[in-house]
Amino acid sequence: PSAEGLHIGHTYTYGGADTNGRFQRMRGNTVFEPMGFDAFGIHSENYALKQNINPMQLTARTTKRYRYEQLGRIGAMYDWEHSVDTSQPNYYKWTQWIFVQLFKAGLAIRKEAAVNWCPSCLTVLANEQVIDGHCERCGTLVVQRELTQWFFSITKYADRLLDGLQKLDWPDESKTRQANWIGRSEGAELVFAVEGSDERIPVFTTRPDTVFGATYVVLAPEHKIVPRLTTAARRAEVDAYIESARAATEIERTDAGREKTGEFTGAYAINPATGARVPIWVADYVLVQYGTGAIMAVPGHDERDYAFARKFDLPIVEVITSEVGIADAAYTGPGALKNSGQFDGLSSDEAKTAVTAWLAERGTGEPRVTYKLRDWLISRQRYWGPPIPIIHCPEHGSVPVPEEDLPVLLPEVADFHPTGTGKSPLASVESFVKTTCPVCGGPAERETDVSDTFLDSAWYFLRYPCTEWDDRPFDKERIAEWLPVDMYFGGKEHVVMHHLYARFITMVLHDLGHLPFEEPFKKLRLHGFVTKDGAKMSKSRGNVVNPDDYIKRVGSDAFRAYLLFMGPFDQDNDFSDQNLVGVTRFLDRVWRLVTDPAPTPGTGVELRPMHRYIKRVTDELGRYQFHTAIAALMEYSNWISTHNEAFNAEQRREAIRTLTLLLAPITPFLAEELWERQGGGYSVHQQDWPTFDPAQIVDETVTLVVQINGKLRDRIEAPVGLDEAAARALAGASTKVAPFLDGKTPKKVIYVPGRLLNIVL
RNA sequence: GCCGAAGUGGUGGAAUGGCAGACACGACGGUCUCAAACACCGUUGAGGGAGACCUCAUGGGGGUUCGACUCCCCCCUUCGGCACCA
Repeated sequence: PSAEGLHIGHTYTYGGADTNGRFQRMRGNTVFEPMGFDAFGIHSENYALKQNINPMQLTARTTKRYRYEQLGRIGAMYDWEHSVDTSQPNYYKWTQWIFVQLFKAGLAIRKEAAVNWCPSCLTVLANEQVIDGHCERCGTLVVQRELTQWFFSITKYADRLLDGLQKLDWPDESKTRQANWIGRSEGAELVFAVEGSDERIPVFTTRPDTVFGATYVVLAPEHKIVPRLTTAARRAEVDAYIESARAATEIERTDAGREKTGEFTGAYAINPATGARVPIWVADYVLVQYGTGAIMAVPGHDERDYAFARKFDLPIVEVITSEVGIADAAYTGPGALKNSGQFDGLSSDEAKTAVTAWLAERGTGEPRVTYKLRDWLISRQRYWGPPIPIIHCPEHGSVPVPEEDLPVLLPEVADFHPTGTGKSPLASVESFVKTTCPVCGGPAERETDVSDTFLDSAWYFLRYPCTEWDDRPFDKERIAEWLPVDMYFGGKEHVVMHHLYARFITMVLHDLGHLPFEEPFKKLRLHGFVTKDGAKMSKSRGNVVNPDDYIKRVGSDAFRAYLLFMGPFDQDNDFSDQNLVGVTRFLDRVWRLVTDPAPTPGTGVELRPMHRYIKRVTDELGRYQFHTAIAALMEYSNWISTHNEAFNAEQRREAIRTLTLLLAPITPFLAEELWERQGGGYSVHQQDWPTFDPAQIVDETVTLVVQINGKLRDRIEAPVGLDEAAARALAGASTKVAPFLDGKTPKKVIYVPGRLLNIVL
């Protein structure tokens, strides 16, 4: 509830999901379709700040409006008995419980790290929540800060999260994006000893085969070892450089096109392969969070190192053979090794293993895998979230709140504004902060940060079927019956946030023995965005379309159906109400067809087409192609109109009954009304989905397409089961085809029975 | 730079190697009406032809195939994602 109300994107998504739910139910599946409110978090809180109303009051108001004035009208079959609101104590009690489980398992840890800070939301953010260098919520440029924060060790699950993708029925797009985000890289960690000291600098590389070409070492400016290495003569320059790097934004620092900067520390390291003395530099093109925060620079075979070496006049050695050489640019491709001692002549691929093994024997290297994925920064210096259930004791350190004391209630505060001091508004609530240590009973203080909203939403699917229990987060039997989720309709924006976090939390709970499965969503389909004039809808653009007006004007069925008719569900669709009239006309025609006095029965018609339409609608709904399902329904209703007077009474009844049933998932209200008027009783949504007779699908005649040299020349109605000779005879007799044949002998004839005859001359 | 999706009439889109443009919108013509709206009927990719019909046409260029919107290669454009990730 982060806005005044829902927009048409919600109507679109929920309409599609509900159409699928109703369709599945009519096909005999037991369907659970829940809806709830992700009410905690920055999104709601920022809205409350803008309205200057305490989020507690505002959330109560908005959720009421969403539920009764909006969601209640779109005709979705939500089970409101099993709704959740993440900001209610009976929900966040269990969010806190999950935090405690992770803490006990050593997966929730407090550590100092370079983290993302949003200067507008005045809180830290997880890496996933920084979009193109900007805050996911407010769009402000994010800055880096060294802070002590709570993290979930999602990186420990990197391989599982990656490997698990293979088994999932998810769109390739989302699997690829998650895989790229996890960013597994295989290589080696090599050790460069520091000259004249016991210090050792481990570096990560994916190219251990090029170690003989490593002519200098570069440390990230934040690397802990830098102050210890820097010589007195270089200290002023290096300190100034570190200071300027710290002041720069992530965007500035990670712009690959920018000219390289750096400073020499005055210290030297020893190349473990050559034994050569190589200078140690600091430069911000090396990132402290990735690998070891240090690299061996191989300017001959890495573009960044090449640019750096050229600028600062550092030696460049060629160790991989290539046709192009390294006179003008680094050569980054494969080749044979040169200038590499006993490895000369070996291919770079073979050398990767061989060189690593050789260095490993000497204790200066080992194979290593690293990831782009970073640990999930979970704490927020904000008010509107579940307090992190930890107590800080001077004796016992960070102690989890005992489970029987959960929830740690979020206190009501006079001022909920973020402070900007690096502490949550809760820090100023003395009655909240002051407590006793659960271990020793001595005076202690509560953690005052709240947890990330994405933790609230990382487990709600476990709670939905179990809302009647207050003494457990989820019930084992109920869970086993309903989960994992069979079908998840999600937005693309969730792929490397919510979907990733939900998988992680599910895996952890599985490993701790709480869940019988480790993947939460068996089947996932991404829906597109509804745009307006080609742009994402937003208040600032002033292009937000409110569904309420349309629902008032044409009814929720027509509006829902229209949104689905706009285009493929998984693609972005631009909203314009120009075509809305097409769907309302269609539904008006259906209405008249059913409610107008029946015409005098005719002598009867061939009912086979009805079976074909049933099949088409079923198939299209089965693959979530709602727009083509509606097109098929339009054709079907047109077919009924055309034959309305020819039907005998029984046929007409059957045709109309089928139409009503096929419409039920798409226009639930209308179908119910029409069903009642046919004497169907309550409810159309509890009827069986119409079945088609396969025998009726098979055609009695086919349209034989006749081509000459692949060009269409004639279409001939022909009986089914025609053999090639008969087909050729038929084609030869055609006045359109005969002139082309003109006594010539075909070089080749392709006959696809029942479809096509292609004569190649 | 890397990864992904897409490019088809005036418009939204359909067609998963076999009839390109289903279904709609819009436009044009007509019926109904004093008139309008609604509704209904017809036409509607482009070019040629009196006409039956013919030719061209799915971002551009090549290829595979009897046959390509569909598969392969190269290129262009748009949109998303990732990005000094060693």
